[in-house]
Amino acid sequence: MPKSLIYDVAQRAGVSIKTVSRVVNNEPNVRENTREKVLAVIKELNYRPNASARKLASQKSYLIALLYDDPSLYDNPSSNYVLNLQQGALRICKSETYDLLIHPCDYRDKNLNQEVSSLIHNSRVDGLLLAPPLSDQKSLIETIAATDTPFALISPGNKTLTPLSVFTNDREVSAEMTEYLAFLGHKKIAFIKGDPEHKALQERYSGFKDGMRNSGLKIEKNFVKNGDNSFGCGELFAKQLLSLKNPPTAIFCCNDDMANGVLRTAYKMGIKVPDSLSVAGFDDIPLAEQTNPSLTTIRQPVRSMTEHALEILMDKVKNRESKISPDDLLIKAKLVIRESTGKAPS
Amino acid sequence: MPKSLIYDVAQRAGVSIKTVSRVVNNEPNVRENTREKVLAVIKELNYRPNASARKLASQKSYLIALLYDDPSLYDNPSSNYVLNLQQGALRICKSETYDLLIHPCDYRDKNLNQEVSSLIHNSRVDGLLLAPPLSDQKSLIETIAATDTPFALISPGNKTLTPLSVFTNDREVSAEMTEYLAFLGHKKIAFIKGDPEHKALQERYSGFKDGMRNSGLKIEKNFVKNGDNSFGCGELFAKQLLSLKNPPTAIFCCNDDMANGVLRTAYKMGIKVPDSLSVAGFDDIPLAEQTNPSLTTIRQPVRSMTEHALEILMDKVKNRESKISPDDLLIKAKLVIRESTGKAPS
DNA sequence: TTGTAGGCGTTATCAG
DNA sequence: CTGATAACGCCTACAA
Repeated sequence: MPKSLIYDVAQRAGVSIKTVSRVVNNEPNVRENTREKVLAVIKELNYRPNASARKLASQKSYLIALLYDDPSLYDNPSSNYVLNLQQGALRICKSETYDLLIHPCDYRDKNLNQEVSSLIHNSRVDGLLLAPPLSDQKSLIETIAATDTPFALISPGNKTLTPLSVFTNDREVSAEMTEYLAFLGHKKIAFIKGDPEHKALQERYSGFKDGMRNSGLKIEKNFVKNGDNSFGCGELFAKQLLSLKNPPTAIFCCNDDMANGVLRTAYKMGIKVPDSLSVAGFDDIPLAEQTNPSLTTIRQPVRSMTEHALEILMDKVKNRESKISPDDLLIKAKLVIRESTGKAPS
Repeated sequence: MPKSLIYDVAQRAGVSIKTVSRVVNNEPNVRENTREKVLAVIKELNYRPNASARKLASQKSYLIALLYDDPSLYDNPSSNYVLNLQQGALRICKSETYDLLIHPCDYRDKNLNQEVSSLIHNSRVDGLLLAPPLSDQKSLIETIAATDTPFALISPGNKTLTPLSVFTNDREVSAEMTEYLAFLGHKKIAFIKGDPEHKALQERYSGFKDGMRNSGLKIEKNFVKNGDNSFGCGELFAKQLLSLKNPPTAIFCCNDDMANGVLRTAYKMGIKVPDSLSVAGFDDIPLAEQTNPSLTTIRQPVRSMTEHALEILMDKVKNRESKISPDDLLIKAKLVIRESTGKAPS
């Protein structure tokens, strides 16, 4: 069957192309009667509006770009985070009939600003969604803001960067986990920090400090390590910590990958988890319930965060009132207790 | 700075817009002299062609769709496969100045054909790349073929579906792994099959049979399980196998997720790997070197497979001679020996 | 509520 | 090799 145009529909329905256009775009000012008629013809002729023509005429691209840090650049096993981002974003895009452009990038790249800038200019995306740690890159954000393209941020460290952001309770829930470990009798608790560029991860450290204070525990300097989120550094720091004369009995890591590295080192060193060592992570990647032993961690609903963030972005893009309440913009994470934590050894 | 149009460039360079168009699109029939002049003006004015206008006029979308089975629908921890697909596809798209549309789908969905069909018609993609097990769905492929949109397949089971495919040596390398296990002294080797919809996985079973035969070993019926690729079924079948009166001393799984499930069950049952049991997987997901013990497996270069597949697809889309030799279309996997396999217990 | 005219910014045609 | 002019298919005014 030959592709039908808006003209064909208009002619067959006995109306003008503008009327067809109106029903296609769900605009008001069409009598219910004629709307139905047009709809019928559209179906009959299997008419599909030409996206390019529509974009050209309307000066929109119907494209949203999702920017995230390229997981392939790292020692990152479960690229689950990225997939969750994508799934959340795809869902909203679909319901808004937008297309999604995925754009992995290297936040350390000097040309990042320029690269994103040309993405905006070349692909003319109608909006951008930035995942951490990109959502913490001030100069990048300024670059985007300068183009006047709407954008939203997922858990940025700086809450003033844009009103279009979703946040997490990293700090509170990290304190909670710390208190849980203290409750199990642990007094010597180590902490492996995450990538300092990602501000939300710093909050986790703050939460750890809160939790220690609340539990009346002191933080030992040797017990705090500057990690980079990788499995490898979890392995490394665990080796250092567990080789200490007076080693910690619990290690709380800023993410699951590092916690998994700790598990691996403990295994190699013949240290039983959780009998002699408790390990906790953060993220609840799918792997967390498949490790030996399975991992106590914190679940963050990345997908729904992404959906909320994209929804407020779409509201902005489409210039309509947002239905999302501010409460929905603070996404709460929860403890997930599994096998890797237990009572402190006596 | 105001956006400049092709007219602005033409005027400033003292040529017609058609000449500018020719330069922009790298077409012949432009004097080197004027080409340079135009290029200079383009740079000066920071001219970027409007994608929508270009698409409308050229009747192309400059869009490639990547279809894969949605990993979120499964018990699939490392969504690494999908990310590798995406990375490979993005790289080629970038170099060809195409955009990539990712399209996760459910291959069991009855509306799949219709869904893909509307993707093709609505987004008017210039080409599609199908990953397994979608590349094995005959009716889907027929649906796509009927639209006359070029498409390529990644490791389809049926080699005649389209000349645009990349293949793997699943069978040969699986035989190799089996022979390796036999070489270690294992005689009682179990095999957990993968999703039957994915033909390449069946090849792995054929390879297992080859390997057993080549090693002069017999396959015991109880030792062959019909898995579904999930961690959970790895766990389950391991429990069954290891509870047998006369259990296998080695388990070869169709993928790493299931092998990881086996590892988990062995851990729970207190069975030492590799001392009492050898475990082998397939895929070499990043997790494979992070398990306890790390996993012997088979590495498949998914990313380069994807790149090759997309390159031949682009050749077709752009209607040009392919530079890819048929040899490059058979991608070879390799054994990766780690800790989970060892000599058979005596 | 509906229709008409004009333009969105390219690429394609075909003559020079 | 180069250029005028007509598509491309839809949307946005504005008018009726």
